[in-house]
Amino acid sequence: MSTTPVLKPDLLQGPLEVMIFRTLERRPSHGYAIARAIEAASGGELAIEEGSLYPALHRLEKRGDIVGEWSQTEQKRRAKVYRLTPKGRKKLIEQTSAWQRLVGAVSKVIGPSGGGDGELAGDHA
Amino acid sequence: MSTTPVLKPDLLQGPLEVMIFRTLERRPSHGYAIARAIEAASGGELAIEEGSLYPALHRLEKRGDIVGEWSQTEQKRRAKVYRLTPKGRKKLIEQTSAWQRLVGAVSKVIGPSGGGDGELAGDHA
DNA sequence: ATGCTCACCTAGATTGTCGAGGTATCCATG
DNA sequence: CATGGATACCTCGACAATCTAGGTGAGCAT
Repeated sequence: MSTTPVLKPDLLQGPLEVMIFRTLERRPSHGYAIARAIEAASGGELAIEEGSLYPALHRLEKRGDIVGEWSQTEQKRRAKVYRLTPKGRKKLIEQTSAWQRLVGAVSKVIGPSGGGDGELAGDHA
Repeated sequence: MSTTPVLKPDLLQGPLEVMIFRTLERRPSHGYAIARAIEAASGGELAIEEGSLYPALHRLEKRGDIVGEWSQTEQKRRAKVYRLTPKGRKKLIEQTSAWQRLVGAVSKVIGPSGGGDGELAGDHA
């Protein structure tokens, strides 16, 4: 473990996937609901574009990280409900940690003076 | 409230630029030195690829955020030393805050504790 | 029936990273 | 002197992911 030297998967393969994973971990949902959930959870700071969301969903499904099933909403509209597969659950953990590592690394570079959170131990370099 | 509605610049236009800005704010440097500085500042967690760095530098120079001047290193090798312009300084501030806003928003979505545990009970929307 | 929200989808343009290759200089080593 | 490593720059082509901007259609209220 901890063989991981550097982190550099495109310098980010997008936090969108992590947020989708996390949202689906809480509860299986259809695309539209995922978008609203993320927007709400972020306190209205994030806007999820459908043109990014649906391709991402299809991508993840093709990879086997999530599975979708056609179903119906309470309002009787058809909707494709996605849920996490075991594989996706693993990805959630991996990508969450990758994201946090990235954030930590970037924070070190742009300096502790930013933001006001995250930096716990005084860094010594 | 603040007019700032949502944040959605590609959901990330790359922290690379911010890190370059921040590095140059500390001291004007040439490309190679910037890469090493970022790698060092991140504690060796980030690897800056030249294929990303140089295009980024040219991009930023063309935008007027930085200016480069051919010069010489102590070891007598030619090097193009870049420094921040006033415009770039402004961008540094803007992008730093955008990055931190994004990080904050994503954190809210994936949860404060990140990956590993989850609180399932007790919450009902 | 008109229009709004829900709920899905895609194509095309754009952007940015990465991998891999190339040039050239300085210096230490053999 | 030749070789090779580190410094220092550059560019091209492939690839991935987003956004814009369109489109379909069903349910519900007016």
